[in-house]
Amino acid sequence: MNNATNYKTKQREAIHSYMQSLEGRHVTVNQIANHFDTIGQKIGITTIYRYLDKLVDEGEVKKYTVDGVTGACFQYVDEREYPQEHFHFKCEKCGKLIHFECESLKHTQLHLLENHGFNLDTAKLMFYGTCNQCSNR
Amino acid sequence: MNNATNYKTKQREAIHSYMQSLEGRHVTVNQIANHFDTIGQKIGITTIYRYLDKLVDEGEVKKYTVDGVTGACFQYVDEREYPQEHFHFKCEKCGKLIHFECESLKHTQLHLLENHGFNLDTAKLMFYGTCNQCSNR
DNA sequence: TTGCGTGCAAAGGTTTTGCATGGCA
DNA sequence: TGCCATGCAAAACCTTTGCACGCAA
Repeated sequence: MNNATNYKTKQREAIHSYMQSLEGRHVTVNQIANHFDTIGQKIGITTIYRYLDKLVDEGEVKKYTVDGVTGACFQYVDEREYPQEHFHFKCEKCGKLIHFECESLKHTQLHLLENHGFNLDTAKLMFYGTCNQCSNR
Repeated sequence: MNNATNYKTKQREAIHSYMQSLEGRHVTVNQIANHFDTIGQKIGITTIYRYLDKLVDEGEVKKYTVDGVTGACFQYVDEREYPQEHFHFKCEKCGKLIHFECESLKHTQLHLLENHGFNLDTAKLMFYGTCNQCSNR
């Protein structure tokens, strides 16, 4: 859907580097803009939106909403660290993104295809809920 | 947080009845307003927002966001009338939203809890992919 | 009659779009 | 030089708020 172009610009490098530096924490577009404002590096909000959308399309960034947070949240996810097919679970309480393997889930995926005719796109699959630690609190 | 008042008005009865009639499907505020517009019954958007918020506070309605849908989604949840959970599948080609029952998926849900410690929030769960009809085209 | 509910209008946010300019390749 | 990227301004939305009026109890 987006162009396949990939120009390297100062803005893109800065945003990309910043997202990586967050180590899994999510941020809103506003927070990103504020960050660069604070360090005296102006990046237009439009640019942030457009580049983030691009990264989401390419699978390098995840986009979702969090209760109580205004605006969409973006989170850098380096899938190269997880070469095997895996699934994502997002804890709604602590915000942590958990990557996990699950054979049972792969069977379910096959089941959906064979019994329901659904060809699943696992890249977009995101489980929401409460993680172990938060449940025990 | 909200007042504990509970006046019975025509608008509230209409919205409540409409939400119930959806049998678990979710709608946006816009869709609700359009529905009542269509049948010639005008209900102010403000009223819809405020009453829905009230129902969410009281636990009778679930509110969440869905990728690709602009605005929040609201879903009536009457556990007595609809004891069985169902899941949502969104076809990325034709855009259709499919509701389906799946015992296998419920086992998977249990598996996630027992083996991974994930307490799944199925209301937010959305499967993306290609539906049967689109696959056969 | 009292006080909550309603809905218009306006405000406050977020996100998108048009377009001229800037900058990478 | 040829495009793509950028960012300002404005538009398009979604959601909330203020306020006067309507209406349930």
